[in-house]
Amino acid sequence: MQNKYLLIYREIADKIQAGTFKAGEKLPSEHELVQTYSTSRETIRKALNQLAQNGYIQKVQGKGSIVLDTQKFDFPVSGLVSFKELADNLGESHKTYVEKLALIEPDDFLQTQLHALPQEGIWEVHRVREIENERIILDKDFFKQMYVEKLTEEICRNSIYDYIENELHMMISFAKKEITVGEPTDEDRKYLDLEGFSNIVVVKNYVYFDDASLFQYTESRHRPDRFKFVDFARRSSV
Amino acid sequence: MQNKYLLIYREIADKIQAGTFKAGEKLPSEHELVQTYSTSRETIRKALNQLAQNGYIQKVQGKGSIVLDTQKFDFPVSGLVSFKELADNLGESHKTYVEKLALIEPDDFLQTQLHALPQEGIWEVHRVREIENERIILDKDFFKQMYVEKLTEEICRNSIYDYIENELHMMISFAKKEITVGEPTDEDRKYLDLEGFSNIVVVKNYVYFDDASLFQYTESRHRPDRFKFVDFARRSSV
DNA sequence: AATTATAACTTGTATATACAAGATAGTAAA
DNA sequence: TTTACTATCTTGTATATACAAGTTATAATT
Repeated sequence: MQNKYLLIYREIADKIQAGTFKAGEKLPSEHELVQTYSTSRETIRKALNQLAQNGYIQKVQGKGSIVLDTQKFDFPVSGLVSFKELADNLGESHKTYVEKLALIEPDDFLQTQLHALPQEGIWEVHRVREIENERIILDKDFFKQMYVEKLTEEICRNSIYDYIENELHMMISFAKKEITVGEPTDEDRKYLDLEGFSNIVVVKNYVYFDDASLFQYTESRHRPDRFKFVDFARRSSV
Repeated sequence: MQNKYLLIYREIADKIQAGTFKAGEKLPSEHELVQTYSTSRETIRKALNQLAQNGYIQKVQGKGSIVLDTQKFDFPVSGLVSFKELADNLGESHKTYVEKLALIEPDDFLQTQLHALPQEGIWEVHRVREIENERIILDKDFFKQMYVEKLTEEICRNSIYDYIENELHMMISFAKKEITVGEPTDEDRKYLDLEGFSNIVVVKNYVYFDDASLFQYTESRHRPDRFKFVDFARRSSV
């Protein structure tokens, strides 16, 4: 209940998704919004810039803010969303199987990926994601133990992000994502229902904390037919 | 470009990429930057927010702005970049073959995708992208004629974006992107060096102008082994 | 009727001030 | 020594003002 501009952002975003503000129409002008929310123009502008950033509106100088068609965002994978948040959002039935949970010492590959020392403790978690009775995603997560002391199977079966943010009170902030297509490994064939697919989509994730320290490396391996990635991109202004 | 905050953004971004500001170190404080550029704090903050948005720095309240490791961005596909810009950037040898250039009337699929009328003129362009002597990308572009009156093979062989922005002076603003994996069509097999690959990466692009009008629909079909997508994502703040 | 000028909107940029809140180092008290 | 406080850094939020610049409709002129 403190951030004025985030509250306004949320309220307008909700109204757009609810259809109160329809795609193609214009939002009230900044001046009008200033009066509606009895705040300053800069605060309104902060909220509107967030909306533009996230693809809700398009601002046009001299004209106004045009509401974009957000209905097409059928699969909001863009950004940083955990599997649980995503599956909950889609309302699909899903299950998670924890296939591995171990405290290991990193090999060369992990040492470079995680900026870790040879003797440092690393949590390795393998999880299979089942959607509508098909095992279609294999998530291989590596966490530095210095950030997450203790991990249980119970935590892994739910959301590790949830645990970190709500129990450990650390803020996950940003990630670098890399999508490629490769050949399935024996591990993929063992854990996933590949059904003859000869390719696998590999999403590598480097997750950072609020203070820019690298915290997690994840490899998410998807059966190609069930993979979809949606992104909203603005052409860089410079 | 007279924009003070964009100039400051560019200058700091350049210094980060040149290594003047190194990854892990902190930028000068906002107060110091105010004095360096003899401007106001809000202007500095606008520049810093752009840097944060584009993955150059991470701001931490009470501490400062930490420079992130941008060297790892080996393939800056994130955002909205044309094939020509990308290939030039990577310094790889590349060629474009225009396989089709026609003014058509849209079928049902295109009418919905482009919000077009049945009798409306649509430019259809098929281009094959060759990198290092391998035909690995098939781009199928559809433009509304009401925006682009005339297209020539010469223009298509170079960059259509270039033509639109520099000749027609229209600003391309944002795009929605969708990445999936599918089976190759006969067309893919005909035009691309598939070398036995049984999957194809399909990138669908919806490109919008500055004024939020939908301008182009593109389907970019990639041979899976040569496909790579890199993204920088911030966890949404709300 | 067609063109031009003007006034009134709109958003964009730049500046200044005030206070809130997180981080940190040094000092004083236990 | 340890703990607690305080002063002083840092960035975050909110406000006000001024002017620039793009858009649009209306009025005035040709």
